[in-house]
Amino acid sequence: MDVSHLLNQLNDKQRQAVSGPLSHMLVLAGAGSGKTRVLIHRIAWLVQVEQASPFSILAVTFTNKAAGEMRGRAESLLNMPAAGLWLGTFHGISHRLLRTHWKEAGLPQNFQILDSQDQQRLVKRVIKTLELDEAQWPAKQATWFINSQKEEGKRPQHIADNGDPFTRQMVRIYSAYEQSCQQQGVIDFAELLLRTLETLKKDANLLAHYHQRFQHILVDEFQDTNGIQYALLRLLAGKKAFVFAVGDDDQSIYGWRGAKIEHIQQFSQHFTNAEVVRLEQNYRSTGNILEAANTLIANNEGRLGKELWTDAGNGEKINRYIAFDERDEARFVVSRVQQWVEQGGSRSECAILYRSNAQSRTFEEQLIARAMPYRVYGGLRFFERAEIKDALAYMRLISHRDDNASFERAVNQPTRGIGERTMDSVRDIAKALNCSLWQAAQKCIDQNSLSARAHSALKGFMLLVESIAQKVEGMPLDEKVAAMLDATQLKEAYNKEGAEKSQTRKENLDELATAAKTFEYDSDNADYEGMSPLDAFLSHAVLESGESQADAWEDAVQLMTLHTAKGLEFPLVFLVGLEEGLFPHQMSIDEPGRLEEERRLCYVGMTRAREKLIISHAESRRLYGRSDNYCLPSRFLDELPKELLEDIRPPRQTFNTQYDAYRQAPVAKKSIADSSQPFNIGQSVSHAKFGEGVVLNMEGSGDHARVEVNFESEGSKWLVIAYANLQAV
DNA sequence: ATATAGAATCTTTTT
DNA sequence: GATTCTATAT
Repeated sequence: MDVSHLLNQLNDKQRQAVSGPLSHMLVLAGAGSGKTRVLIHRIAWLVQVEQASPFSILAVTFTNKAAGEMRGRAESLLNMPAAGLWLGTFHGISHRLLRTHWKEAGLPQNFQILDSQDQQRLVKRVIKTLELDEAQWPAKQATWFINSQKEEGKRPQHIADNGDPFTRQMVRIYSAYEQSCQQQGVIDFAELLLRTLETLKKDANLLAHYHQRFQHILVDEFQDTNGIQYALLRLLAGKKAFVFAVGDDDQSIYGWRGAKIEHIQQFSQHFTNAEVVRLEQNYRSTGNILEAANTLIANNEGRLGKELWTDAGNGEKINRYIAFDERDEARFVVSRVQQWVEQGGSRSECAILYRSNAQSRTFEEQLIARAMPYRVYGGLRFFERAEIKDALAYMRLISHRDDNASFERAVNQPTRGIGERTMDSVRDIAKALNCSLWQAAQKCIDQNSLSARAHSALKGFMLLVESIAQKVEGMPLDEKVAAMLDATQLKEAYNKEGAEKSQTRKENLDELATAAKTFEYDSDNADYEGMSPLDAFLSHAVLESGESQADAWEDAVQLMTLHTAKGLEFPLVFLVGLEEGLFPHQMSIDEPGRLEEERRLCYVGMTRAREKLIISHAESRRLYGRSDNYCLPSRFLDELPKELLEDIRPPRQTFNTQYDAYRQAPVAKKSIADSSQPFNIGQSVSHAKFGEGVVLNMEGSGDHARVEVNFESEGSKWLVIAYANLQAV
C-alpha cells in the first residue's frame, strides 16, 4: 500500500514516531512541534498500514474540544468516518464504561453526574448533617480532600489518620459523603474514574474483554495525567496493548489539580522497551521568541531536556513595556492592537494573555472605549449558569426522583413557599429513614406531618414534577424542555430581577431548548449508546459544560488566561502583568515546585506567539480594589536574555515625578513627529467642559486624529481633535 | 419565608 | 471591585 500521503508532509522525527514499530512509544513534543499532527497520523498509520481495526484503538485527550478536533482531523486523513474508534476524555470514556456496566459497578441504571458546584454543595450538606462547625471545616477544603484522595485511588478505609484529628475528621466527612452519593445514585467527576478503575479491577471477565479489544492506546497531553488516570491507563493497557503517549514536561501546568510530571519520567519503567522520540523542531514561532523561551525554561530543574529550534529566522525582538499602572498597560496594549489592525492584521490574530481572570476587566474597559470587538474566554459556562441549572434540575427529577441535589435546587425555584424550615424537617426524615429527599417528602405528605401551608406547597411541587413527567412522555427532547419551562413558569420567575438580566436568562433558557434539539438531532454519538435521550442529554450537560456553543464568529481580540491558551497560537501575543506576586502568583512564590510550574506557565504563554511577542508589567496596580500596590517586575523578566528584549517607552511625560527619571530616556517620537499635528505631547490644553489638562498621547491623522488628555479634574480621556475644540494654554 | 444589607473572601480549570 | 454567603429585619 502507498503510504506516502501519511509520511511525506512530516519531518524525520515526526516520521519516526508515526511509523514506529508496534511497541510502546513516548513522544516528547515541544510547543508547536506538531504533536497533535503526529498523534493523528499515528492513528491513520495503525489503520492503514498495520491493518488495525478502528475498534481496537482507544485515543484519550484532556478536553472535549480536543477530542472533537482530533476526530475530525483523523476522519479527514483516513478519508472515512472513524466509526468504532474510541476517542474521548478519560471522563467520557469512564462514563461510557459505567453506563454499559452499571450493574457490575454497583450503580443505578440512570445514575446522574454531579458537577463541581453540586459536589461542593453536597459536601456542605454532609458537614451540616454531621453537626460539625462549618467555619472550622469549610466545604471547599473537604471537597478538595475528597477529590485528591480519590485521585490517589483511596477510599476512606484506605486512609490512615495516624491519630491526626484533622485527617480523622476529613475521613469521616469523606465516608458520609460517599454514603450519601451512593444512596442518591449520583457520582462526581473523580468517582467516574475511580469507580471505573475498581470495577475493571475486581471483574476479571470484564477486564479481559477490554484487554482483548484495545490493542492500541494513544494519550494526548500526557504530562497532565493525574494518579487515577495513569492507573486506569496502565490497567487498560495490561500486558498486551501498545501505548503511544504524547506530552511535554515543560508544559505541565496542572500540578495543582493533581497532574504529575513524574508519569512521563516513569513511562519507560512501566511500559518496558518504550521508544522515546523527541520533537524539537518548532513550526510556530520566530527564532528570537524560541530562544527567549528556551532560556527561561532552562531555569527549571529536573527537566527531561529539550531545546526547541526553528529554521524560520530570528524575527523581531521581544518588546517590553513598563506601564505606570494597569490602565496605562491596557491603553498601551489596545493601541498596539489598533496599530496591528491598521497595518492590515485582523483582531482575531491578537491575544491578550494574563495570569488570572480578574485582570481582564481593565482590558475590556479599554477595548469598549475604543469600540473594538473582543471575546473573553473562560468564566461561566453555559451549563453552569444558574437558570440553566434550575431548568436541568427539573429535567433530572423527571428522570430521577431521588437526585437530592436537583430536589434542593428545584423545590423552591420559582419560590412557592417552601423554605429552610420545611426543608429541615424533610431532611430530618430523609436522614432517619436513610432515604432520598423525594421519598422523605412523600412520607411527610402521607403522614400529614407538616403545617397546612407547607403541606400544600410541597404537595403542589411534587404533583407538578409528576405531571410534567407524565405529560412529557414520548415527546422529543426539545419539546420536553419547552413543556417543562411552560409548566414550571421558570421564565416568569426571573421577571422581577431587572430587565437586562432577566432578558439574558430567558434567552439562555430558549437556548437550552435549542441545545436539546441539536443534541438529539446529531446524537449518533456512540458515547451515549443505550441511554434514553433525556439521560444522555443530562450527562452531556455535565460532562461538556458548553464551551462549544461559541458566539457567532466575529473578528475579535482574544482575551484569556494562560491556562486557557495552552494548545493555541496567535501571530501577536501580549503577555501582561509580569509582576512579582501576580505572575508568579503570590501563593506559588514560596514553594520551589510551584514556582517552577509558574515558570512553565510563562513558557507556555511565550510559545503561543508566532510573529510578535509583547510583554508588559505595571509599576503600580489596583488589586482587590486596594489602590497603592507598588509592584516589582517579575523575576521571569530577569531570566530572559537582555539582547532579545527591546524596551518600549511611552512617548509622553507624566506627572509622576517618582518615575520621571526612569522615563527620560530618549524615545522615538515618530508617531507624532511625522505629521503636522496641532498639539504636542506634554502640552497643556483646555477643554470647554473638562477644564485644563496635559496631552499624553496622540494617534491617527486628519479627521480621525485623536489625542489623549489627562484632565486635572476628570482624569484622562481620548478626544477626536476635530470635535473637541481644544485650546492651547 | 423572603428581601436586603453588611461581611467575608478572593489563583489557575476540565471533567 | 465584585461576587457570594450570613445575619438581620420585615
